[in-house]
Formats: sequence, structure tokens, C-alpha cells
Amino acid sequence: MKTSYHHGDLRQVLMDEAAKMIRADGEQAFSMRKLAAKTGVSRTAPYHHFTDKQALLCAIAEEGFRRFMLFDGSVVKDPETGMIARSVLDGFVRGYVRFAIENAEYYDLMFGGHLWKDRQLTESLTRESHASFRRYVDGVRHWQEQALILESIDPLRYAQVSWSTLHGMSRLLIDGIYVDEAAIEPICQNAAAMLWSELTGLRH
Amino acid sequence: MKTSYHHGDLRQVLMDEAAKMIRADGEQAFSMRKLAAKTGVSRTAPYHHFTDKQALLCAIAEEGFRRFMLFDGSVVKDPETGMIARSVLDGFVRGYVRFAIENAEYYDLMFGGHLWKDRQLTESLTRESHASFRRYVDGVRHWQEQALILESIDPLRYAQVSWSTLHGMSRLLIDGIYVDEAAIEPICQNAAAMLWSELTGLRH
DNA sequence: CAATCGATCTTGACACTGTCAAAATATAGG
DNA sequence: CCTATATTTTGACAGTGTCAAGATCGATTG
Repeated sequence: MKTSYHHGDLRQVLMDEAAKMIRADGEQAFSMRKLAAKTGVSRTAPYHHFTDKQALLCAIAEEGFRRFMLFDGSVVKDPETGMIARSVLDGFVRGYVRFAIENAEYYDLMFGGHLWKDRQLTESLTRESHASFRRYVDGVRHWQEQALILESIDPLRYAQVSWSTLHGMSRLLIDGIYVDEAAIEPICQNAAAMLWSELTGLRH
Repeated sequence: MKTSYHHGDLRQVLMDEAAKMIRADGEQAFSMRKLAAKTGVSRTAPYHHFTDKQALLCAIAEEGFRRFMLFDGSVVKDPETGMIARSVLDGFVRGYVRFAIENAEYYDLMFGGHLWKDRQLTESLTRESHASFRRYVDGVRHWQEQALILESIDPLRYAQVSWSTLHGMSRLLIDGIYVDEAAIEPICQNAAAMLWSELTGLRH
């Protein structure tokens, strides 16, 4: 039932192996030739499944976006105020950061900049990533329709700023800038408190 | 009065030219050999001023940190509440993002991750960058001592989260992720409002 | 002024990279 | 079986970071 001929779905094997290599030694140290060697094929074999090194990286990033969806839609109301509960924000922030840290090799490719910088994104990656963000904005808008958050919020603007916070934290933690791992929990707490306060207008 | 022999302070010329090249074509396309050619010296000449390509990039990043300082310390009080004025936050957020965008080639090296990822930072870069962040935390603490912001705030945690927001926004804007340039102003406004609200406990 | 010495630069070399063109091979359909 | 097509390999080329050895320059000293 294999659709591949010589090497049982080489395409997927290449992507998995590449991700593993990047996780182990960093994107900087990754090379197409080493990937080919590790996979046990010739140097140029990967080029029949990916037009480019860039295309391979885009494909991995795209897979990252598909694994990423964490807006499960389930909401908890605060019984007193009727607004969204702090715990929802806590879970969301932790979920985001957790994904970024545990799948750092994917996260780096998704938002590492290098892919975005040169504007040579695969069209399908562009589509997938934009869809991912749109889901986020839609989720916020949905909260608003249910009166779980302030009416005065602009969902797009809130999405942009809150995503900035989440992304900035993730970079901070992944790269170990100014911070060590033990600080993850309190930082997430603070960020969640800030975002919740922004959404509800309430003070913790 | 030149301290250099053959090429009037080659070290600085290399750094400037490198920054210019990275600005023009991106870090990805930057190479030591092209830099040497552009500067009009031999391929290995730069290696007598920088032990590594990495060391060169670190030196540029370090220069970026020195150009960066934007915590000027001047504060404006809100006449009614006696707390820090919204305009201070506005200016700070805009200043940060402005620097990041206008000096994107420096900012990328400072926080692009690639330098931090492999832990091969120059010692002096580590020092300079940490000093830069410490200045930020100290600034917040100073505000607190003057009772310009809430007493309940943990300056370190606030610094980490707010820096996350600023950094995330900058990446978002520099890389053009999910956003176009026209949105810079409203996004800065929203972020400043959120941070100000977090600092003062007030609602805009 | 000449000799020397250290700082600065160049030349040559090596292993490694991405990727193209052409050749080789395996598989599927007729 | 035989041919067309999908897949992989071999060979090649220009470009990369950087090391070792040599050449050259500037200043310092005798």
C-alpha cells in the first residue's frame, strides 16, 4: 500500500530525521548532505522531494503549525463575574509556552524569522500560518460574542499584542535570554494575569 | 593619530561594512569572504581582528546594545493620580519598536536567537546584554521607589513579561508576521495601554 | 640611519556546503 | 517483455569558514 518506490515514503522520513537533527545540533549545524547521509541516501536524493533546503524547512514548519492548534474552545466562566476565568488564561499561556519549549525545533522554524525574512516562504506555509493566526483571532471574537470579555476590545489588536507577549516569552525561554528555566512558572503566571486583566478589566 | 597600520582601523570598517551588508541582503547571505572583498582586503584579513565569524557578529550585536539604551529616566507624573503617565509608556514602547525596526540588522543580531542558541557568545557580549537588561529592571524598581507604580509589582517579573511583549512585537513587525506596517501605531498604542494598566492598576 | 621585532596582511590549502546536469536504476502499465 | 515514468546516484562547480605558512609594513631601538 506504499505509494513510494525505493525507500518507503522517503519524504516523511527526511522531514522527521531533519527535525531530529535540528533538535540535536541546531538549525545552524543542519545540512542537506548530513541529512542524506543520516537517512542513508545519496546527497541529491532529497532534492526530488523538496526543491530546496528552504522548501524542506518550510515543510517542517508547516507540520509544526498543524501540530500547534491549542485553542480548544472550551471555556470556564468565573461564577462571580460571569466573565472568562483566570484559569483559562493560565492554561492557554502555559500551553503555548510548553509547546514552544518542548517542540523548540519546530517553533524555531515556524517563527525563527529566517524563513520569514527572505520572503521565500512556500505558499502552503503562508496559508497554514495565516490560518493559524486567524483561528486565534476568531477565538477571541467568539469569547467576545459570548460576553466573556470586555466589549471594548478589538480582537485583532488584542490578538497581535497578546501573541507578541507569548512569542516574546517563548523566545526568552527557548534561547535562555535573561532567564533560567526555574522562572518559567512565575513568568507564565504574570503574563496570564496581565492578559486576563486586559481582557476582563478586572484586577486579579 | 591612527592606531592602525595598513588600513586605518580595519576593525571598525569591517564591522560597519558587515552591518551594511546584513541590512541590505540579510544575515543569511552574509559571508566573511564577501565582506573581505567589499572591504578590499584578503579573505583571511578579518580573522586577525575577529577570531570567528561568530565573534564578528557578537561584536556588532554588542555595538547594538550600546546604541540601544533608551531608558532616559525622565518621568512624567499623571497630575490626577500621581502615578506614571500613559505618555511615558507610549514613548517607551514606540522608542523600543522604532529602534528595532530602524536598526533591524543590529536588533536581529542582538536577539535573533542564532547567537544565543549555540551558547558561543563572546564574554563581553554576555556582559553588555545582561547589563542592558539590568538597567531596565533597575529603572522599573526606581519607578516603584518613587511610588509611580503599584507597590505589588515584582520588578523582575514585570521586566521579563513586558520585555517579552516588546520583543514579540518587534519580531512581528520586523519579520512581517501577521501584520503590515500600517498597523504599527495602533499595536503600540494597545501594548502601551496594557503595560500602563499593569503598572498602575488603572484602566485607561 | 639601519636592524629588528611585532603587528598586519596575503597566498595556498582543506573540508564542507547547496544544487545542477546527466546517467543509472527501479517500478508500473500496456 | 518493454517501454515510460518515477526515483535515486554520480560527477561537477562555485562558494563557504578557517588554518598554516609566508610576506610586508610601522615603529622602536641600537
